[in-house]
Amino acid sequence: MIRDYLSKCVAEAIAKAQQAGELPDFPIPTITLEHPRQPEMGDYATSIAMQLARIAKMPPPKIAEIIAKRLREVSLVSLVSVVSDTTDTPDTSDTTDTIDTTPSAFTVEVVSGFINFRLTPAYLSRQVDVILEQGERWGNINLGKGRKAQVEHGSANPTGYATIGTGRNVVVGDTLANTLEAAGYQVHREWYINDAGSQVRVFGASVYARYAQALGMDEPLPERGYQGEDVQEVARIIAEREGDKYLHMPKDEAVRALGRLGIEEVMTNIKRTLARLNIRYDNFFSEKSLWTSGLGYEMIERLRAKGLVIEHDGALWFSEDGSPIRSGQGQRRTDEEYAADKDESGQALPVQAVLIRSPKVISDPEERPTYFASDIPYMWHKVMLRGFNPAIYVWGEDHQADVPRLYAAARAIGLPDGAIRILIYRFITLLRSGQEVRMGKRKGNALLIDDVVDEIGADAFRYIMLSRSVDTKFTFDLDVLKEQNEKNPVYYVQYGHARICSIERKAAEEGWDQGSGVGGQGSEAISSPLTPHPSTLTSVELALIRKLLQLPEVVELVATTLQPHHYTTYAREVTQAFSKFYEECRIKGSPPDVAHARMKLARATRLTLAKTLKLMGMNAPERM
RNA sequence: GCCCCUAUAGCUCAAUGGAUAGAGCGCCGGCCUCCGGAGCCGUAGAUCGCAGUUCGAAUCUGCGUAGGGGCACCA
Repeated sequence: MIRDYLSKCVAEAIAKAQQAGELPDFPIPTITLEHPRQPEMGDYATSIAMQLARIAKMPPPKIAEIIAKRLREVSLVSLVSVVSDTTDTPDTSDTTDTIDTTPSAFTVEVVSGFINFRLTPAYLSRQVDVILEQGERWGNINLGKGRKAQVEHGSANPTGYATIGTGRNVVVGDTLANTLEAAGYQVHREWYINDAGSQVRVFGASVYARYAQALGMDEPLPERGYQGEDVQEVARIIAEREGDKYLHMPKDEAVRALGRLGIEEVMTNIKRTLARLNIRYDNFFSEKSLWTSGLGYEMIERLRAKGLVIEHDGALWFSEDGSPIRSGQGQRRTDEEYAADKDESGQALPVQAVLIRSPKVISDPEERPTYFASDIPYMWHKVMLRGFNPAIYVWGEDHQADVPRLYAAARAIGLPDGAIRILIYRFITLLRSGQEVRMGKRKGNALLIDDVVDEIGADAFRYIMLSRSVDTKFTFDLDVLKEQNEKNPVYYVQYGHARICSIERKAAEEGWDQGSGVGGQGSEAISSPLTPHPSTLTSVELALIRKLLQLPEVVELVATTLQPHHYTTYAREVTQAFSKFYEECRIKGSPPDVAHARMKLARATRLTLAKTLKLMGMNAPERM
């Protein structure tokens, strides 16, 4: 990336200036480059001179001048390795600040303490060919250097079909997985099946009741059972397939067996739903297996050996610093009771211990102790046994309280720092007819992903789920979305892609672009240079190229911040830049060399849009 | 009581501590003899409040205000 290259150049320039005694000795900080808001300030800028003013005891403009001067030597030496050969004359202006960095990829300018870099038209025009050469690899970076990363997402309780609540989880998780792949990681996608615990037992009993009902028996749904139609459907499917054999065995055994079968059926349905959203997994990990394999008990012993396990009333607790639990802890309390939770001096007591195992919550030794207890062997399994680093968790905000516990447990069992990374996303609010849709899986009134995808389509669904920062709780109005179907920004981007495809088809049919290979597989196009001299490129064309070149930066941004909404912003910006190009720069009817160059730019745009859409898990249609 | 998240234009949302805070929708006004008008151009319109840190704050800190979530022997 040119940005990283510039950053390195600045660091080298500072080092050289220090060697020459022009700047005092100090450790060189990380040089960050930004895109100035004002295009007249160039393509990249660094405020490093301002940051160094204090430590160097010099005024920022002076520091900037020194760096800029040394930058010339640095870039003269190493630009050749980054930029392919060129004989283009650099774009120089007459200001005394401007430094000619022949062979020039950029010019440097010092403005009130900022060091501004401007990519030259020559460099920009060459990049179109670079994009075309990279093809589908365009946008990929090597942040991961082949390391193994995991994204665990979805992971809803297998007690019903996939609801809209899970929708944001899977779309964000899948997009992050796509991103890490593009960023050079070996990515593993996993769904964690909570197939142990009391909800699963309730689910099994619910399936049993519905199964018996489907076979004409008068079996009531258990107290607090799952009332949804999905459970009825699952029970019906099982009854049709398996007959009534589960009515002829002890009920306990039947409930257990039907629970297992029910989970299988539910997961089959969920997988089908996810396939509609273009989401696949490498593995579905069973929570229960952590306990049947014995790993869970090993972990508890590991913690116990460190003195971090406390026994109290026959239950086991994890306490990060070994401090004892207090009376009342582990019970649901009111606001007032929390407020009253103070020590002798009136200081509020932190909640320190987390329940691992209790005879009250579980009587069956084959089942897992508590939800939190499973998390400990699970992260060990991810990081230490399977070597994922980072292991990323995509969790809804209802799990936020577990975040510090999980990190504490990770430290306690000795996972490397930063090996697990937890992303918390906010829940969305749904409106239908102006009313908030309240959702509960157990009550069966949850809106299913399938229903919404039926209404608005998979691409729009993914786009909406990705369009906001995961920290933002947003409102998803189904009626508006349906009404404004064609105004959804997703169609703007896809339309842009389809329009470029159309141009390419037409160009091939009508022969506007002789010899460029447009419409064919185009290997000649790659080898043929962008004929017009860079100075003939219009500002609109240059702006489009600049925007295209940001794709690797956006991939890096998403990979490091785990915030996939940046893609939607970027996709719109690229489309917008292309639309302006399309309005102002005619291809058909232009002189052959200009038409040729513009066709290449259009195709580079298509590659960029297609890649961005692919990263978002969306289709890039050739026709709409 | 404590913890986490949020507060930006009429609405929904952007903005790696930088220079003049951007889009979409909505409003108002323009643009096709021409490669796809699901488009383009233009007008109007905003950082919740008060302090602080910094050369520089929507962004960081503190105190408020408002909303959401959590602090279960539920998952």
